[in-house]
This record gives sequence, structure tokens and C-alpha cells, in this order.
Amino acid sequence: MKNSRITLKDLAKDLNLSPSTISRALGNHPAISDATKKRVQKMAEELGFTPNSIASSFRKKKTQTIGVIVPRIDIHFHSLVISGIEEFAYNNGYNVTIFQSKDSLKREKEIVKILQNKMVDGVIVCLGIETKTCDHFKKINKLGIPLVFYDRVPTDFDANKIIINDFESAYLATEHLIKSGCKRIGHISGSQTTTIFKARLEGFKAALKKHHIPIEESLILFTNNLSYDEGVKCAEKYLKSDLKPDGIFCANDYTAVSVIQVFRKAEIKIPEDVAIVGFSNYPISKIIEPHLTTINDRAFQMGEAATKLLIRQIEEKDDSITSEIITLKTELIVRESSTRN
Amino acid sequence: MKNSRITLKDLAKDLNLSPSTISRALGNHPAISDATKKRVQKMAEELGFTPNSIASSFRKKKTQTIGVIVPRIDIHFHSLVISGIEEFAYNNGYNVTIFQSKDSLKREKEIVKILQNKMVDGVIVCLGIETKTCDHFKKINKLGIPLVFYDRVPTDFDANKIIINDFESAYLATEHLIKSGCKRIGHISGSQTTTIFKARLEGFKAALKKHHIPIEESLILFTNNLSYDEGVKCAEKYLKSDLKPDGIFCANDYTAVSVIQVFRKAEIKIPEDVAIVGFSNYPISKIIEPHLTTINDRAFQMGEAATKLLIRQIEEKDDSITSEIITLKTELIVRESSTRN
DNA sequence: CTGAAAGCGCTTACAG
DNA sequence: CTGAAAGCGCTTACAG
Repeated sequence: MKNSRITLKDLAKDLNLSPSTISRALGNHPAISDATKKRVQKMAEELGFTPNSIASSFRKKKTQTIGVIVPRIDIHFHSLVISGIEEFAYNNGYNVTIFQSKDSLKREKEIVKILQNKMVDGVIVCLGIETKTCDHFKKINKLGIPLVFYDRVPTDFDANKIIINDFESAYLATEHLIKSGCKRIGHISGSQTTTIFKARLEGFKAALKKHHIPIEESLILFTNNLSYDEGVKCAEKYLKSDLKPDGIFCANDYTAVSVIQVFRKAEIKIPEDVAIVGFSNYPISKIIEPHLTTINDRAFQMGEAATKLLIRQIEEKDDSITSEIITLKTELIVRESSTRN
Repeated sequence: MKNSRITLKDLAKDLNLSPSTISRALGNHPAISDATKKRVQKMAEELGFTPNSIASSFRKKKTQTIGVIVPRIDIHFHSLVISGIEEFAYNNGYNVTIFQSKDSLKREKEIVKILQNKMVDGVIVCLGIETKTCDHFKKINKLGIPLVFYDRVPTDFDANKIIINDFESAYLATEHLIKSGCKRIGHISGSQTTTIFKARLEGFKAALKKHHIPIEESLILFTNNLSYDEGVKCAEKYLKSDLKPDGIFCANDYTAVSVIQVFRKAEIKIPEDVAIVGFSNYPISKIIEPHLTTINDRAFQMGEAATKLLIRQIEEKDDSITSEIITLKTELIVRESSTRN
């Protein structure tokens, strides 16, 4: 509007040089003499010239932008991942444009289209809950735009994926309960259409099997979203059931917290009567009393790893389609909710 | 890389029309006949043509992008605000590029420069903690790019600001304690160099004054970041002090939660012995026992309001520099931590 | 209702 | 070491 921007051309005129030279000088091109570079840099500074990166993106067909699709930004896990993405991207000269799918397949498809048109250099995605097939992402691949999935990843096609080993993490958590002396161990699980919750259930069962502890199906409870309220309901079921658990592995921290609270109200001692382990290391796990033993799911690192892989693929010249699956190591954080003396 | 994109020109050739006509047809220009529009749309569909929005942005000098600078994405308040920004922006055809200043002034300045070069249509900012003056934002204004601040806003220049009334909210919270029968009311405050915490302290004092309750300076404690750990220390100070509070207004929910926990361990009953009120309505406020009375600080709405104002200013033709300050109405959410029968 | 032409601000292959 | 020229893919004022 007001003072229209200064362009390369303006600079060129002022310095009696060609725009080509200016462009190269500012880009630190080796063919340009140091003297010229200095003159150009100085004048650019003086006039407050800053390059129009849209023009540059357009010309180079490279936007230095990463598109990110998450179900919701306000879920702590995703906000941590995004934080990792932004951090790594920023340090490597990329910007991050975020979209929320709101778990809607329709919206996810719309966003994919926008991302193509916007010519992002790469895309990072956590699939929405409605998404069963990933055809809408194949177009992105066909355009040669690298694509990395994290957390909720496609099962129906080869792609770059950053995940944690849910099976192993659950195994670890369950084994920890066993080693703490638990004999009747329950599990609060999520929707079995979601791979990660299925894997956690399987890891749970495998640990029991390994240690010759019978799997009591009645102690395995299922929820839709692992919400706090569903956790309360599960806890009440445990209280009413004939077979009482003395240890519970919860597939996330919310349900673990609700179990702690319901049990304590019922005068059940945590961890003495029942030991509890959660999953995800949410901030609340360090605040709830007793502090919650949980699995560090490496959300921030997931964002970093996704971005690192993505940028590598963006900047690799060779066009061979490769896909990598990176599994991040999780960590069992032992706190009071499972520490028996 | 692979199949290079289809352009307007390609479409034009296929249909024996000029690129101008294709452009207008796809843009639903009134001068184009319906018949032509349909032909063009059909062919575009068939060939899978999608417009290159970088080219369009470059040509129109309009990127449909909003730049957002927050201190950190993984702070729940900001992730809620960003969620509101993304939602409103998406529904109005804008994309959101996010940056974390990490509370570093240097980085904030860098980001501002990137944003200028990226030709974003508008910018939404929550200032970093180091930022005392806003000269680096003035350039953005000079370029005619609308700018909206939220939460931590500049005090040294006129600008669009979305805030809540911290004074009034604190007044409300404190008055609620008074009405619940508290006589010796404490306050845990944040850094006094931050406007909002200063305002909360003042609102607190004003409510006491209004109700003729003496202000006991020894019951007003200061912290640097209102962290959970600092809250624990404050609670311990209260326990050791001669004058014991029977009500505490905490400037955020973390410190309120820590006070609840420390007091309960000391066998102090909440709310019977001491009533507690927090600030921000964090998820934990609904989980901690007793549930925490707090102020809903409208984070999501803040994001929406900021984006709404920003887009209005982007799309307004007239160039007169106006700046608006929008104060969102907060809400006292009364829960058990302050409910005495 | 449609088209020819210019141009947005860069970058880069080619030439010297 | 530097420059002239072409062009990225759109949009739009102008012309008919």
C-alpha cells in the first residue's frame, strides 16, 4: 500500500549493476567479486531491501514450507509434536503451515488439495479418525512431494512413518506391574480399529503370557476415546466386578487418572492395593497424587524426527521412491502410582 | 518431478480458448458465458487441473496466509488460541503459518523479517517475555500488513489488541471468595513486569478494598512464572506464616493446584478451611480434587476474535490506520474448591 | 463474451 | 566477473 517495496531492479539501478548480479551477490554466488558483494549488501541494508520470497518460491518452485495436518491442535500430544516440527523446521529454514482435520475425512481431503496448490515442499500428517484409506494422499506422492506420517499412520500403503513401538511399550508397562507383584492385571483399552490401541492391548497380553499370568478377559475394558469420563466408568466397573484387579495398565493417562481418583474415593490405596500405569506422560501425570507411572511417548521427538526425515527427502536430489519407518524408543517413567516398597 | 503439473495454458490449448478465458471461467467471472464455464470446469476436472496458488499469490500480491507468532506452541493456552485462529482462518479461506519465538527477542525479530518476505496478508502475535518495545513490528505496519496482538500485548504503541479484562476477572474471583465468607484472602501473583499479572493483583486489591477487607501484604506472594513448583513453595510459606489465609486467589491454575495438594497433605480442608480460586480453566481444573473454581479466559475465542479482526482489516479497502482493542468477557466457573455450604 | 499482451519479482542458462 | 534475456503461471486492464 504505502511505500511500495524495493525490488532487485531498484537496487540494480541505484548501483549501476544488472538485476542478475544483485541476485547473485545477495545469494552469495561464488562468481561474484567480494567487492561487489559488499557494495550490494551495504546498499540493500541501507534501502531496507528484503527479497520477495513469494517471487523466489514461484520462480524456483520451492516454497520452503511444510504443510502439517493434525486432527486437533489443542490436544497436548499434537501441540508437542507441532512444537518439535516447528523447531526443527525453523532451524533448517522451513516454515510450517498447519491445518486441523478435526477428524473429518472430508476436511482432510480438502486440506490435501490446498496443500498441493500451495506447492508445499513436504507434508506431515497424523491421520484423522475417520480415515480408513489413503488414496487422497497418493496424489501428493505422485506430484513428488515427500510425505511423512506420524502416530496414526496408514496401514494400506507404504509410506514414511514415525511411530513408537506401542506393543513393546505396553509390554514394558505390563511387565513393570508384574515385577511390582501384581497378579490380577487389568487393562483399559481404546478403540480396536485404531492400530496403536490394538498394539497396546497385544503387548499387554504378551507380557502376561510371558510371565504365565492368566489373561482375565473380564479385566480388559474397552472405551471409545479413552476419555476421562470413560475412565471413570471403567473404574466403577472394576469396583463392582467379582474379580478385583491389583494392577491396571491404562492405554492413556486420562483414564489412569480417573481410575486413581475413583479408587481413592472408594478407599482403595494406590499403589498398595492397586498399582496403576498410564501412557503418554501428560503433564497431569506429574501432578496427580500419587504421581503416575507412565510411558514417555516422545511427542516432541516425533515432530523432530518427522521433520528431519521430510527435509532429507525434500533435499535429496535422487528421485527414487523410498519409504522409511522410524520407531522411536519410548521410556517407562516410574512414579509413585506403581512403586511398592 | 514426475508428471509436471498441468497449467492454465495446457487447458487453454486443449479447449481452444485463451488462458485469459480459462482463468476467468475458473474464477467464475461474470463476463464468461455459462456454457464456456461448464466446458472449462469439466475439462479441468478431467485433467485434474488445480491452480498454482503460488503463481496466483505472486501475481495478486495476496497470499491468503496469516502469520502467527507465539512464545511456545506446547503451552495449552496458546494451542487453544492457535486452534481458534486456524478454525476461523480455514473457514474464511486463509492458511496459518506458525512460529515460536521461544520468548527470545532475537528470534521474534527474525520471524518478523521472514513474515515480511513471505508477504503474509496479516500477522497475529503474542509477545515474548523479553520483548519490551515493539519497534520491530512497526515495519509490518508500514508495509500495510494488518497486525493483531493477543494476551501479551504491547503497551508502547497503538495496535489492535485482543485481551481479557484481567482486572475485572480478578475482581470477580476475589469477590466470589469474599461472598463465600473468606476474611483473610491471599493472592499468588506472577511477574509484575507482565501487565496481565499486575492487573490481576490490582483487581484483587480493589475487590478487598470495596468490601472493606484489609489488604494483608504478607498474604500476597510473588512468583516468576506461576509454575507448579513455585506454587508449592508459596503454599508452604502460607503454612508457616502466622497469619493463615482462609481463601486464596491464584493468578493461574497451576499454582492453585499445587496449593490444593500441599494444603490437603497438611490436613487442611478445601474448601472448608481454605477456599481456592485459580485462573485460566486449564483441563486440570476439572480433574483435580476438589475441582477448581477458576476463570475461563476464552483462549479459543481469543484466537477467533483476533483472526476475525485481522481478516476484516485485510479485506477492508480503505487504508486509514485504525486500531481496535477488543476485550473478551471472561466467566467465573464455580466448582468445589470454593463452594461452601 | 473472448483474446492478446504485459507484467508481478525473482533466477539461471547462456554468452561474453 | 557481469549482463541480457527468457520465463516461472497466473491475472487483469485494454481492446474488440
